[in-house]
Amino acid sequence: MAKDIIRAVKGTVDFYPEEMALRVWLYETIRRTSESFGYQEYEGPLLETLELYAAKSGEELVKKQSFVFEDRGGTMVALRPELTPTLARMVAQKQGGLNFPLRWWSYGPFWRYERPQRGRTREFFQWNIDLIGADSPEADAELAAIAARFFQAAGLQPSEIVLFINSRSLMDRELGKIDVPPEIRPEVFNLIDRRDKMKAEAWAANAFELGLSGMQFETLCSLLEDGNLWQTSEELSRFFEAAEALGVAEYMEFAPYIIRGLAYYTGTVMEARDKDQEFRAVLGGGRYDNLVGDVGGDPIPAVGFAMGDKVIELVLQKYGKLPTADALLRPPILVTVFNEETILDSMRLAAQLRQEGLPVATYPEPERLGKQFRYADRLGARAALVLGPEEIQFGKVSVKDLGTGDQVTVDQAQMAAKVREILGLES
RNA sequence: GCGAUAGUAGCUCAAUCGGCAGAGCGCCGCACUGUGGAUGCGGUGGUUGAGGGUUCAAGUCCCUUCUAUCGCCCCA
Repeated sequence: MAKDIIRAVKGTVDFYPEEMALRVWLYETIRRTSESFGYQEYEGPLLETLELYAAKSGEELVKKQSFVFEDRGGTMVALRPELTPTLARMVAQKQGGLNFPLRWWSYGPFWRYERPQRGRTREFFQWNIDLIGADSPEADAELAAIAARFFQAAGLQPSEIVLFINSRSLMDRELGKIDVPPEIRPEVFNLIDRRDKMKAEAWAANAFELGLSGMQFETLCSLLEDGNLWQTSEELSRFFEAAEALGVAEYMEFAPYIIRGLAYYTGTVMEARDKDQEFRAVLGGGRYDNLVGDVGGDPIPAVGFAMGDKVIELVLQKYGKLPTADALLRPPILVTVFNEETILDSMRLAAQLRQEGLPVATYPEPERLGKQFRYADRLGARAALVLGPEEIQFGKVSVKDLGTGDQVTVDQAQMAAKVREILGLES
């Protein structure tokens, strides 16, 4: 590797054309899914004041995992580590002038100052989608259905990805029933969330340190194994009925041990994982009814989720659902340049084809035709045109189908139709 | 922020105990100066991530550092 190339910033990502094609594909799939449910695209600033995040984001996120700096005017700003506080701010700012319920989605870059690992970089893209101003279980189910329909649109089957569903209010009630004091419930939630990551003994020891009795602990364990617990909850019963009606219930599974780390979730929580849980969560979200109030607006119920670009790509790759760059790139057709005398003729011909709506590149200088054809081939071009002295003399042009190798010489008036035929387009 | 493993040509990798840095693919050229892919032949390929140390001798051993990967932490 060349030694004198200045390195990219750690954890950032280069999008070469192949990767960019994939990013655009992901964006398009997200956009189509979001719009099919009637959601509108929006975007916030990439920089926010640190104060905004101090309002509600986790301590760890703001203090340790954000790119923070002082601007020239002395304001502490952060490269946004998440979008939800921005969304809450935007809603609070225009609260009186918005048409609730809002259905908004966004896809853009975020930054977290973390240790890069598989499925995690410091700069990444994230899909955020939220329904603001409704607090029904049916609204929650709509968000879950959007996630499921996205998986479907990306080609993932229910046998390959699962959307786990739980309710913090249900779990809160259950903890109340066994007299777990409200003060320690956030810590118990945190413990539940970490169950899969810890050894059983260590997990139990942790539970007793929090002050759970032996009986409370046992009840908690059986709760977490109870796949039918949702039936005792009216909201979750309605949620799953709605999911059924939305036609995507097969992607969902009740999971009492899913809590999500984020402190601001208040009701339903959801988390998608690949079926054998090889990777970290693909997406996470839930109901957060206090957030807009926390940034100074009137309290308003909301539900939403966020999905990063890295883990979904790993999952799609694992199941062979990631489109290849070949399938996504849209190469131009190539007009070759025969020699110095004819280069302007080639450029005029290319201009004419562009007027016809075709994507066209000319070779930028005279060069052996073999080299120009090889270039076209490597571009993935489907057709190449040759305009040599013989063609020019008779007002013709040679059109070669690079897939079949067939070449015909036609009047220039017919060339666009011929190219369309090769590309398989309607004339 | 903590612990561990790795880094050799554009890519994938090899190099015995510390003893001449190699192969395949790719790339370039020629066969084939009005035509890509296939084939054959020839060629280009490196400060062994970087810096320092030990040694007659370092890709190999030691230290530092960077990057990637795995785990911890965290996951909005």
